[in-house]
Amino acid sequence: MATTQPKMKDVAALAGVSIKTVSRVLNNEPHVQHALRERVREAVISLGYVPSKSARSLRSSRSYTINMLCRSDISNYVNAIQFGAVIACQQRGYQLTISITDTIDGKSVAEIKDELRKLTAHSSPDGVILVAPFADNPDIVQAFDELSIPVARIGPSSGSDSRVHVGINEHQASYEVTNHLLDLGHKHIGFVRGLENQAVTEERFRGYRDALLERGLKVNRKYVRKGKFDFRSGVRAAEKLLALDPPVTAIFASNDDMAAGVMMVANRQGVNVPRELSVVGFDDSEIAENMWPSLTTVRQPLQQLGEVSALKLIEILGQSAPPVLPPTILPHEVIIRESTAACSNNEAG
Amino acid sequence: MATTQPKMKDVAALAGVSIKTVSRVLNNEPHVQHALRERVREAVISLGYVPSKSARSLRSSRSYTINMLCRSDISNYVNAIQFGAVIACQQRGYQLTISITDTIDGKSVAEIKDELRKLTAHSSPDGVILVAPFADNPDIVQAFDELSIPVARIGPSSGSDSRVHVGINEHQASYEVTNHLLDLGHKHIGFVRGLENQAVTEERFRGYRDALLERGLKVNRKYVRKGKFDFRSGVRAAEKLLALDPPVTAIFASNDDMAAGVMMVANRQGVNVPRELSVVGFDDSEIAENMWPSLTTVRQPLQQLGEVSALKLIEILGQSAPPVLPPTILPHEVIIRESTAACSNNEAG
DNA sequence: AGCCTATTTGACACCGTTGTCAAAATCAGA
DNA sequence: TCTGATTTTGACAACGGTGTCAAATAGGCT
Repeated sequence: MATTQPKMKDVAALAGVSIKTVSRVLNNEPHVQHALRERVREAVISLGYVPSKSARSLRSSRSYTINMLCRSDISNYVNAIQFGAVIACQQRGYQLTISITDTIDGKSVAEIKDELRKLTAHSSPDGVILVAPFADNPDIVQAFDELSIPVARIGPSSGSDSRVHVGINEHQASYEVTNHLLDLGHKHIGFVRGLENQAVTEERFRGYRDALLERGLKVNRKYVRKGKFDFRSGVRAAEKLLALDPPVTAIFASNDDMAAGVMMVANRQGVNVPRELSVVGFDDSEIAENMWPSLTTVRQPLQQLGEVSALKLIEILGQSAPPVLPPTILPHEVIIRESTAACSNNEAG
Repeated sequence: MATTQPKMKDVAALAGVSIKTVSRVLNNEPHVQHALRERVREAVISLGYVPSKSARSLRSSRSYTINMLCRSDISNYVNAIQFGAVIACQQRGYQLTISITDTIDGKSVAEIKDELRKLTAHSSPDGVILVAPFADNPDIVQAFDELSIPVARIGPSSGSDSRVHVGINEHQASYEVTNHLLDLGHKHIGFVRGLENQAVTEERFRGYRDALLERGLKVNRKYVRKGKFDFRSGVRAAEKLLALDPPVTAIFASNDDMAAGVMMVANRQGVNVPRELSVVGFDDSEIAENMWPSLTTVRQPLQQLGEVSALKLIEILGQSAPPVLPPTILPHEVIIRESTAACSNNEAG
């Protein structure tokens, strides 16, 4: 029962070769004859051998670990991505570790470097996955670059070019869901922006604006409210937007949490959704389907974003000089549910 | 710039001692004079030395890694716990890795052992944190025991005794929130159960039942519906409960997601919450505050549960023969929001 | 001071892999 | 068959710490 774990030495003995040959086979290195290769593989399986992670990383100075850097405000968004990343890592023999920090904003690159070094000291990751709001911070990307740790960013493209970059076409998605509202006859469409330090905020707004302009509609500044991506700011924005004259007949909140806030205000004020007010969100987080009425929104393939970013990262980690891969854009989807309907208020507008 | 990371040798040289002494200081071992200890500490700081994880684990066969085993259906519940665990690990120089599996149910202990060995092969954790539904599965606990990996369980106590066990008093919490409804004058209180393979399901039901019995009320079998802890099953349960005659005046769903489903049905059927129907949930997940009307529920200190379980686990990992610690029960809190009000239907009942 | 014991310190082997490099085996061409 | 180039294989050091054990030092007693 308490048989000690087999080592490479044991595999070598069973296959009748040197441990170096076993090592070659396990790492898919060339210069091993086919027959030997097979013999080694059989020995590995029959012993149930698993290489020692620590020995391997000690010698090769690779930890087979990827770190995901998060803020303490865990959200559905981050969790779904994390989930995908874990799956990918599990497949490839990597492990994903999570680090949490809230003390990075506004520091210099040198300070950030120092902080990151401490944070990642214990996992000493081979690569790092950044999500919002870190993915938008060029200083962080630069800091990791100076630490020569390859970075995968998830989110819209920004100035900084990380080795791996995965996202959706935020502008196009926003443009499409705005067109959905326009197609329903809405002309007075309110918009709730997200946090101003994140690139998605502007991207989504631009999609909204461009859709309006294309139909010859102007962007009414009163219809655009600031928000913080949370329920509460959705509530505040909705209170303002529903008090306008002429009233908006639709509200596009740049994420689902804020849309939930909008919906709450509508329900409380007795404004019927979707008969009197159409509401759309963005993200298709769990709450979208679980609110009443259910929310029309844009689905990002969050899990896939995490999966792809981890896979690409692992791919380049294998190379001696990690290249900068071209960005990967994954498909989004407009999910139409109960919260949108034809505009009943048929004034000429 | 590209100065290589300092090693223990460098610290030793700077402090004018042997590397073994440095090792002793870093591991808080006895038998080092105070003056030397200080000199070494200074050298460590001035060089910014961080010990190599892999070298350390190779020699000491400890990975300083804790693994959290999850199912693929990520929930707020698990995420909040994970968050707490990460914080604790970060503090203590451990790292948390996540493993995901859905293929454990219904297997034999031997098969589970094999599966777990593969899952944890890459992180080779020193300890494991189990949450629902794994925490309730004695076979899994036994499997880890046979692999001699200490386990921390989060959730209600069950037959299996893991080394660490952290939870809240589910029965008491459920009893209290039921009493809140009873105090408001409700006599016809519906109950929505959770998944039947989880211990919390019965615990929460018992709290409901005991509160009713204590007031001389019977548990009406028609008032108790099965559920699956998800929105949809809350919807189905509410549809049945609201169609009863005499109607229930309150519904206690065993978690917030199901309560959200109940609320949705009430809203759709034009049943005013809380005037005509009081609703309570359990967990105080994010959705509780973000639904309309906001939900009265029971708050579990989820983050703290994760934190405490990780800390206790790390504590016993340091010992040569990990003991079985007594269970830790953390305080819960009934959070009263807008979804509950005095029963208006003042029939004799 | 001299002896014995307890404490502090360091030399060295070792953990299980991978990198280096040389030896052995194979192959091609004369 | 022999020589030189190429491929395959293995011996051995090295990665950076910790465990073991012996040496050095300090302390207590006669």
